[in-house]
Amino acid sequence: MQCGCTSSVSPLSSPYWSRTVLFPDWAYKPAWSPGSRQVQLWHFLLELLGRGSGGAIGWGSEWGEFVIQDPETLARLWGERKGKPHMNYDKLSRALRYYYNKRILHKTKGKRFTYKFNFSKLILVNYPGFPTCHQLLPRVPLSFPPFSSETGSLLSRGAELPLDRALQPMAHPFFHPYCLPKPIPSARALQVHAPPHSAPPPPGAHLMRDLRLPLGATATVHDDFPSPAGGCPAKSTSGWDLRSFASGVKESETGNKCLGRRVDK
DNA sequence: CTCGGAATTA
DNA sequence: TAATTCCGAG
Repeated sequence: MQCGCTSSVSPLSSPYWSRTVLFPDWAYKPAWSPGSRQVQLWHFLLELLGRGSGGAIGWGSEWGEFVIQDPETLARLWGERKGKPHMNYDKLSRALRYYYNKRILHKTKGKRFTYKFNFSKLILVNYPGFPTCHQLLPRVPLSFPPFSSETGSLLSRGAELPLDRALQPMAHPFFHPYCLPKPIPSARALQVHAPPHSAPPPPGAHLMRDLRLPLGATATVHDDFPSPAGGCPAKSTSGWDLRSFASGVKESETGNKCLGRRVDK
């Protein structure tokens, strides 16, 4: 009706809507897809945050910021999930650090155990049908990846289930009250560079605004980041080849090593 | 604590 | 590819 779009096209080869925004490859992997074997750490964290689990982890004061209140417990939980009995915070944090370059996470300097999600990436990943085409998607796309549980029957070798990410609407960390929407960091960034060719503008930009979503999400790669990678892969004329980021981004930013700021303790 | 390199694993 | 493991350096 709304779109008449035969969504039965193909799982991985028909991200029309995705096409409009261009995410990196890794972003598409719904956690349990064939490509990615198991739950990814950030999925796990989001899950815990959404469930408001005990006191192992909780949201911070800023948008997307979270604090690991009990590192050891969190590590234990993560270890259980992954079947790694010897997991500890040291290792877990290493994994977290790998997210820096991938731009999934960010460290809140000066605050112990405090990190911050870079939602400008994740939002689009988890809410693909959200703000994109006003009428392209029916009305399902409001949920997370298969977080349900390891009942994981959802594996389904992913060959047949293109958009099965809609399972159960868990608590949406993104819409939480304590996540104060920032007053538009750099709005101009939204339209700085027009896509190369036939690239549609952020269709849901305004929509997102209404929904208090991270504004930069739609069209900005650099929402809060001071300076991207030392050698920004593709940001010249061809717009964003985020794909390049995902795999190409390596040890880039390394100029910011000014921590060691024990605040308390 | 936090940061990443390096080797290894699934 | 996404960690896991080990570890020296700051």
